[in-house]
Amino acid sequence: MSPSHIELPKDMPSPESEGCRVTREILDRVGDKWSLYIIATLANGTRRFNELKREIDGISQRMLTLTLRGLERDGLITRTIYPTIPPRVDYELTALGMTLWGPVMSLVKWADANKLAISAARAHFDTKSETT
Amino acid sequence: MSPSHIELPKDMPSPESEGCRVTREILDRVGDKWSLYIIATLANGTRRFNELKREIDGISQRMLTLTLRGLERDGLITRTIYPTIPPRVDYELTALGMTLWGPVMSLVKWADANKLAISAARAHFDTKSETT
DNA sequence: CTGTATCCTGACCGATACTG
DNA sequence: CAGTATCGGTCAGGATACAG
Repeated sequence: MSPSHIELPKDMPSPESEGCRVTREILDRVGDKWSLYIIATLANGTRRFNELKREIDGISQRMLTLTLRGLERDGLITRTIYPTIPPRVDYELTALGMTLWGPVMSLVKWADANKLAISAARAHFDTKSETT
Repeated sequence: MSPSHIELPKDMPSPESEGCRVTREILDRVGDKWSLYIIATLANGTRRFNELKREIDGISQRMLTLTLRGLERDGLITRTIYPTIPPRVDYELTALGMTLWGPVMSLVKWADANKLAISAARAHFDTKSETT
């Protein structure tokens, strides 16, 4: 059962290579602590700053701001300011942001489908290592 | 164009919730600095420790060891020791590890397909912010 | 060859206080 | 309401030296 038939992406030979940088940064974004939760929440519709803060349990104001800025910079969400008093800011997924949700979901589904196998593998590994 | 029809995974309500922990940890693994490169390399076939070190540009011995251990613990790769002199250790993707490659590839392909759009979005964002 | 152990730096990130 | 500024603890991870 050799896996050598699996095709590799042409732009993923080396973490330091220029062609791979953007790909690397995307994965960093998806892999970071909060981006996915923000995207997941916005997938349900437009949210205001404090709505996101309330719905995403445990996120600090600072990290919410920073993560939102990163997502906005990458063109994944839009930030709409209403110059009212008090101010109101709406965050919304862009078309690009919505297309990201598909691939992410396939990964999440994989994780969900295999979490028992992984937990079992970990338990087995940790048991074996009980020779300290 | 409301995205409210997008379906959310049931186990992703909150980063702190118990049911989400494993999913979170999977994403952490995929998102970390080196796991994907190791999986990508092993997708081409079995490799020895130093082969991996050579093929994955920039990885330190320490991080290679640590990442391999993590992947092994999660049941994604196997570690086969040949007690020869000098010692030889082969790393190989498990069946589980190979199934991970599909979802990961869809994410990598998304990143690849959209990297121009993202780079453009960043350039635009950074230009707008030139008011410091 | 395949690791482990130690030190060390910088980044991440939470808490808190302050602003328009 | 929606942020920004600052401080400080924790920790990932690189460099280096050493071991089996």
